[in-house]
Amino acid sequence: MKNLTFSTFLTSNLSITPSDLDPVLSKAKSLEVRKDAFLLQEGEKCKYSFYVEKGLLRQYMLDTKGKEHIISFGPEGWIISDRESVFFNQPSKFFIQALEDCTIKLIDDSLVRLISEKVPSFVDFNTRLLHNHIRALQNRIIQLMSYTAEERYLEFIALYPDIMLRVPQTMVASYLGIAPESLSRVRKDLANKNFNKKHT
Amino acid sequence: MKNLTFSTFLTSNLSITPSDLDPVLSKAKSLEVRKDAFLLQEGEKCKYSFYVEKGLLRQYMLDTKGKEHIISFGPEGWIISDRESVFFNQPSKFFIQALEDCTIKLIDDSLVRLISEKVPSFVDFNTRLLHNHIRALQNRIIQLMSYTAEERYLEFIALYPDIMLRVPQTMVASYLGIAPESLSRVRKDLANKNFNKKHT
DNA sequence: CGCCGAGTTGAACTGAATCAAGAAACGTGG
DNA sequence: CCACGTTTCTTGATTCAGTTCAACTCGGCG
Repeated sequence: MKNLTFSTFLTSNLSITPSDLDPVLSKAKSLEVRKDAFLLQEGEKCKYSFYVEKGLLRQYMLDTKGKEHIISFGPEGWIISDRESVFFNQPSKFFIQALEDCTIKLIDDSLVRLISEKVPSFVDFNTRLLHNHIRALQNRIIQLMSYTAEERYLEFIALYPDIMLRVPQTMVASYLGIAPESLSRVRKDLANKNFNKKHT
Repeated sequence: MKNLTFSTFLTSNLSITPSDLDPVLSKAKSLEVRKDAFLLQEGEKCKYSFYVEKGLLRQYMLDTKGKEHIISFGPEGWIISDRESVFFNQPSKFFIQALEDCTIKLIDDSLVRLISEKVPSFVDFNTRLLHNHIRALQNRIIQLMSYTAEERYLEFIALYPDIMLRVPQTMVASYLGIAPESLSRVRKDLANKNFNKKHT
């Protein structure tokens, strides 16, 4: 299983060497959590952004009927957070849960300030991360509004190539906004299409 | 019709007086556009955020079948932008169009820098705007994933109380992600429910 | 007056949800 | 290493929310 340390993540995006950065990062809080553990629950205030070094997170919400809707997955190298809750210091609508044993770096304002002192360009990098987040949300909206279940599934595989292999299909269905049975049928149809393509 | 100047917008959110701010804002580019004019078209790079002083904008995209999907409306006091396109300097997937005659302030990096020099807290305010945007996108996703057409319509009225009165119903339907006929039926059902409530 | 776009209504259709049952895969303990 | 129970996945039948297509109404406006 991959392991993308926070240090590698930063040094490959900023012009700083690991040896310069690591003294600062040693002060960053880390977390080892087991599968199924919660990093955030509905109603709590989200205090951190979670950088996933190892493992896999999911962020999801419950609707009024108690149904789960997965907002995003966070495999290695991704940051998961409820930025709304962090920034406005409000109770979160989301759960963030480990789907595998995870190693997580906790990012908060004090860490951001610490890194920024050492590497001024981190301020800009942080803004870039924020815009990446906006881009991801915007794409999600476009897909929900204008794609069929099958198209969304294909986009999903492109975005998260390995997640189908790491989580139960039910969860992918929940991300796509369709019933598990529907995802099963979508996959069956795609398999048939491919078979026909190869044998005509 | 309302008229929320950019100056008022800033002075009521930052601790600065209009007389201190206005010399700086006089350098901000303004735009008067007529109904139906485009401020951005698909494929163009979005160079500005658009602050609506007067009038009404819509941001929408076309899907592969040529169908319009309205991402957001921008009435007085709102900012409309494709931040993805601006920040990453990429061609936009969206159109931004005036639905009424509009007065628009153009916000770009140079203006942000200019204001920030005069009012340092504008940097933070700008970050707040970014997080407001994230919040709006997140709510949109939640609604698309877990709300019925009727629930989305009710949320829409709460968010944009007067827009139903200012645009053709077709556009509201497009924002909600439903067919115009469906919105008509949703409204009919709601009217019936209210009638029954009042007369039992 | 007559036209035209917007909205409504009805009827048939469709993609996906739901409900139900069975098959396959999985891990845990004996 | 197998047996068992649990979870996950598949498949079929039915239902349902919302779409599509078509006809009709209404209000404004040249």
